[in-house]
Amino acid sequence: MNYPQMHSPDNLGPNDLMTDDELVSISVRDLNRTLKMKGLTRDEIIRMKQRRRTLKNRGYAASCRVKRIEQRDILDTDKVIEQSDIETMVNNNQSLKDEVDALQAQYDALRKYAIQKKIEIPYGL
Amino acid sequence: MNYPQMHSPDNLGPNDLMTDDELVSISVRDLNRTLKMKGLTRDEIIRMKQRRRTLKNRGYAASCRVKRIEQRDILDTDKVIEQSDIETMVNNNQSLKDEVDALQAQYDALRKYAIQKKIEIPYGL
DNA sequence: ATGATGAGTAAGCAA
DNA sequence: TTGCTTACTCATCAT
Repeated sequence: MNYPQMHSPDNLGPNDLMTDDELVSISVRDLNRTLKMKGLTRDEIIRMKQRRRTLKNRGYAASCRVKRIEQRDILDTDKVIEQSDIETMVNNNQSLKDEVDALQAQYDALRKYAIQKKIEIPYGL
Repeated sequence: MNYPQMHSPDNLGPNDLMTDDELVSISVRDLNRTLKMKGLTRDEIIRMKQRRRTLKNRGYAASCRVKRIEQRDILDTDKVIEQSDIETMVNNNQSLKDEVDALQAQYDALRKYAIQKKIEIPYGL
């Protein structure tokens, strides 16, 4: 176990009974049984329990960091998506404005033609 | 100094020369001068330097946390703003669509009237 | 030397 | 007890 940036945690005490991985995954019931069976002193038992807690904490801290990074990534991704949505809508909006302008121009041309030709258009049209 | 959730850092060693706040803000030059003046042993000097470094690190860690939170807040805020922008544009878009429909209807009505009255409309209008 | 950051430890809260 | 989160310390990297 040797990664870049790894903290080289304190050796939590030599342990002939089980490895860190075992200690952190064993059930409390099984742990107590094993400790009693091997006849550890009260102090050794306390130390073992504490080591277990520390190992667990190490894992919790790691998940906590992973979670934090994931949430940040989600926000980042959402932001990109929303910005793309916004761009799409801006384009959409422009198309619609163009369409309005074109229609308005057609309509105006028609009315202008009517006036020119002195064609009466009923009220409401 | 006693905040909720505070970690109660180790007492970094009694220090009659200066408080933590002083030690962390004094310049290296002044620190060296003071240490020499007070006649500290080499070991004491090393310890003092280390304590200074640790105190500095404590501050760096705090800024790092603040920065992380601020950046998260910015992302959150941006998200809210962008969502409001999107809503605005959705509304805008709907207004334009309505406008297009209204104009189209007016235009159609005009043409229909022309056909009804057998009014010739030049090509291109 | 200084500042920033990742990982580990301990404290304290919540379930 | 377990899991999470915060503050702190230390190692390491960059400046």
